[in-house]
Amino acid sequence: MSPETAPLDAEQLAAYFALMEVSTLLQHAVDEHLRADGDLSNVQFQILMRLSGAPEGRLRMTDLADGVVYSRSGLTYQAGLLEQRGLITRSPAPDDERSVIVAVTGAGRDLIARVLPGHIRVVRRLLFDSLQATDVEVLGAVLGRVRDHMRAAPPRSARPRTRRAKP
Amino acid sequence: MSPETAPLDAEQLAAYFALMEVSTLLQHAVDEHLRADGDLSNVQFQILMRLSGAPEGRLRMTDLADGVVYSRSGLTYQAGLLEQRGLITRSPAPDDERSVIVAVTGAGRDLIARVLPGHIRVVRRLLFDSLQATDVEVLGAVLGRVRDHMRAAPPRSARPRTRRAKP
DNA sequence: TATTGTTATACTCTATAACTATA
DNA sequence: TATAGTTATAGAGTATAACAATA
Repeated sequence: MSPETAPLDAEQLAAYFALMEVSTLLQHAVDEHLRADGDLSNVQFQILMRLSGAPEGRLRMTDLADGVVYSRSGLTYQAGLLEQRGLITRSPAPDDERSVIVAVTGAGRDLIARVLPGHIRVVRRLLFDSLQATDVEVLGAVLGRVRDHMRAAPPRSARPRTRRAKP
Repeated sequence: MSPETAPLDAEQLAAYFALMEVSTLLQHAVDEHLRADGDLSNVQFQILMRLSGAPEGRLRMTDLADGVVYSRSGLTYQAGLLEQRGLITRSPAPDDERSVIVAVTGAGRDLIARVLPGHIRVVRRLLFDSLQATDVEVLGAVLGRVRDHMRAAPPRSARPRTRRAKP
């Protein structure tokens, strides 16, 4: 058995399981709140948040897709929903006619403002109520390192260029 | 602004974002591997793993559902898929005719054995390669505390009784 | 040719409610 | 009545591939 595939030791397993369980439960609770309080999916919330934080509240579709991980078509779908509700607008980019600029509207910002307090309440109750300041620091530092490492890693083992065609 | 909804401080935000980002990327990578290597969804993998760890490889549907969070019907769906592939069996419980006992088959254990090394490789590469032993310990301890706190918390603010009907 | 984005489509998953049966 | 599980069904979300337009 190569060291790469040797079983994880007890500490590692505990950390792995705890991480997955905590994030799953937290995600679930957050999703539920966003849906109930603002009729938003998590992705939609993330899109609005990213736009809110961007200069002038605007980003290209591609930049959004890079951040939100999902496929282009998935982003188009979600953006379509947000646009229908008047929470964002889409318009062609002036400098590159292929690109589309997405912008938050006032209504979008209002919705975020309305939803954010409850969102924070959920996160605080589930994640931070059981942690001391030093725990939070350590958690952020360790997970920050992991994240940086993940992002630096090659973007997944080179996705298959094309799906093998069925002739 | 009540202290409950006061914005999260910088340390908290960093920890929260890092947690969600790390878990999302890890989950994504794991899902991809499980699908490619064993044609398993994450839920299916979890079901098989739980059964593998249970005495005699058997559990009731309800016990499985409690662990895997999802709704009863969702579990029935996933169990149906696993049963079709011969990875589990379902049979009525002898002591309580209402219950169904789910059991891993040999094929199920074989599949787990085949998939696990790659699973470990993914987790190790993404999560543990950037961490020292002490980091792992701390991470497990802190997140373990959070998990225990989450589980102790009241089961979400009383679910809405019925969906408002559209007449 | 490569990039940006949309559309069409098919599929997976999840949840709700209604239902059966057993306790 | 309450519990265990299934089924029917409907909806949300995602991905793939084909497509159009621009660089």
